[in-house]
Amino acid sequence: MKFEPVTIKQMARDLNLGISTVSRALHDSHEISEATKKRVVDYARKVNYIPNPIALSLRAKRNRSIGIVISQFNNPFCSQVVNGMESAFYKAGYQVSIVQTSESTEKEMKAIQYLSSRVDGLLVSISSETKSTEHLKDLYEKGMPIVFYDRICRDIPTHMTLSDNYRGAYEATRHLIGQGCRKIAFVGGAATQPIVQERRAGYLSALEDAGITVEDKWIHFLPKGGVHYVETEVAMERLLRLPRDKRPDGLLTAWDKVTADAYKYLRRHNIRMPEELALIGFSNFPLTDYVSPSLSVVQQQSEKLGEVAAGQLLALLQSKRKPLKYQTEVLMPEIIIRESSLKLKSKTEEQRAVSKIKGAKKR
Amino acid sequence: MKFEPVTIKQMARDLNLGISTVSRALHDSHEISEATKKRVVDYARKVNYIPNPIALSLRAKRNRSIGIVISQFNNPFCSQVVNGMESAFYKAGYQVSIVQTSESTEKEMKAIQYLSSRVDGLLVSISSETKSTEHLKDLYEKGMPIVFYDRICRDIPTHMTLSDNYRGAYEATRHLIGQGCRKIAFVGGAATQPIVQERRAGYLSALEDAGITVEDKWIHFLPKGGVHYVETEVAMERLLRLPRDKRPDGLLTAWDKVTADAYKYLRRHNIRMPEELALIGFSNFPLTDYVSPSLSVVQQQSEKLGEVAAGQLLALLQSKRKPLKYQTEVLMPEIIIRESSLKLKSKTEEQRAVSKIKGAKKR
DNA sequence: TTGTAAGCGTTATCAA
DNA sequence: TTGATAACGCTTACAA
Repeated sequence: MKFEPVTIKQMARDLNLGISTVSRALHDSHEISEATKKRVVDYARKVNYIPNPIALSLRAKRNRSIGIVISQFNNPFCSQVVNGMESAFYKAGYQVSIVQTSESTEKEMKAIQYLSSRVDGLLVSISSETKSTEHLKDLYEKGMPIVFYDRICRDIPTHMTLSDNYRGAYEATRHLIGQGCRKIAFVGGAATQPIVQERRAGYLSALEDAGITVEDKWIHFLPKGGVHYVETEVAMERLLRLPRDKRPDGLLTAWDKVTADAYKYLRRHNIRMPEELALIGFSNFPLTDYVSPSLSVVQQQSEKLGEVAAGQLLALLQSKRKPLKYQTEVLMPEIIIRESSLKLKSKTEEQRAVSKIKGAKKR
Repeated sequence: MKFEPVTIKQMARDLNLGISTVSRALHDSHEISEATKKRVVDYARKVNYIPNPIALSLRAKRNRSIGIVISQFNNPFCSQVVNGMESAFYKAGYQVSIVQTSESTEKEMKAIQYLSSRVDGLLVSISSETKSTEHLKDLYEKGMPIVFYDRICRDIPTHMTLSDNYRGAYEATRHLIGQGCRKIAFVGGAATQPIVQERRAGYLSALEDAGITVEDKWIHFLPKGGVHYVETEVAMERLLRLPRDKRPDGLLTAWDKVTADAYKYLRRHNIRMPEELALIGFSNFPLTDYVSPSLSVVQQQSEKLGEVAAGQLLALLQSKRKPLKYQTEVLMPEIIIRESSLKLKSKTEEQRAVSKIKGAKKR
């Protein structure tokens, strides 16, 4: 089965007109008589003529569309981001074409190659597996407007929008400390991910500032980034099997899926939150406020992030040449404290808990 | 800023070769000397030549890519479906380009026009606002392989894959009846949606078969399909303000977002489930098993649905002409009973509850 | 007012 | 073994 659309050439033959006459009539050119115009337009409607966008693109070297490279489609954070982008571009009259990399470098390269020349610009979030960014660098050097969002790429000088992962993790950890936790664990996604590293850095700083010494065994990364439940399960088992004095009383999960899976694990094994383990995690999942115990989260401004990144790309699309200065927009995630990490009721209790730690830095 | 890729023509000039020589060398043609081949290939690699997919498409009238038209990106059911499709097409060597219609007919038409000629086939789920399907019908008649999934279009004879919405709603309603509910309400998405209508039909049949007379006031549709919380809120308020003897004791929600919002409403207003109102709803949201009370759902086989639809489209792409017979694949959703609708502990209790209704049909 | 032809980047046919 | 040329569908400068 193959698509065989009506072309201008075909219509010209049918109507006994020149190709350019038909083209101009369809564009309502003033140099075509009303009679011919009507004849052409009516006929075009009758046969349901659709201009071939491929041919238009080839000629105009302009597509009026942009591409979004997304890691995991099936991830609320990602889809919220895309929603923000979509609405911004829709307003600007651009079509949006989305491709998924599923965290695979190979898919990412294919996707980018696929989109090159098909779109006027690219919004990219690097897949976690990706090491080299030569494919993107080269495209960028040839003038393709690219904006990075969320998982940025420092090698390529361009606009980017991301969350303040460091501070999100820092504040979440501080909150756990404030709740009296002293043995705070960290379960991230893939160790290779810069954003996971930043989150770990925030976590470490918060502990350091509070004068808490970190145990290596409290920190876990997940080889495949936590796509499957079993990865988180293994990490949780390792944490909870530590000897009593090392066993964590607080946990920061640094990846949406990992947060959900850690929560599931704790519920399945009847480990009470926050009494046995206080949990807070990065998450943009819906319904986290209705699970029981309700889940404390570091929630990114996902739609906003999408909108801001979209604005940056639109700016690149409109500017004649590469800008001299690039912006990096950083959005602060929201720390939402709920039952899963709330041990102490009052602020004063909290202050007392923190002040008990010796060697804590003042902020 | 504009993308200016390296072309064959440019390379030909640079290397002092003919255009076709370069093209053939890149395709490893036997009629090109090894020396020239190497020269060309090396140079192409050096300048990072990427063949222009637009030009290839225009020439070959073949894109090795398919388009997915999706209603709401930010909907777990949809993203799960797309995941299923994506992996199927990836295996078959197709690129997948996804566009979102946000339930708007205008966007849908633009999206389809955008994809026409850019892709070799289309997987379409009609947006809820859409009345006329002329734009699709015409495309299909010109030979574009189209497969409908989830929200199908009966006017166009082609393959389709969908859930058994009727039976899903029927069984869910039967379950509520089995739990002793007699005043069972129904909150759907948009009334115009065929799949919502089917769900209502299943709901009605189950009540009828049980000999229960339905009140009109128990049935609500949401003008915008329930995209915003407030729509569900209004419907819930209407239901719960009914006089005591008419006030429902059971509720079937027939749309993922509506289910989540109805649940939120009940929790926010401290209405106990299942005691005051037993809730079961269509939903593919994650975490429904961990909310409290845990949420009973009619869960569609979303990934499977995507895979099956993808298989159908691949079949169309491979066949020479329009097939004489079209398949309609129907997948049974899973009814998952959890706390929000579970009033009776044992099967026998349940049987007793049902047999109390007089005039109930035997099944 | 209408038609012819060139060109966008590519491949395929034909000729050299 | 290589190169010129036509064609894919469209727009546009130029010619009629």
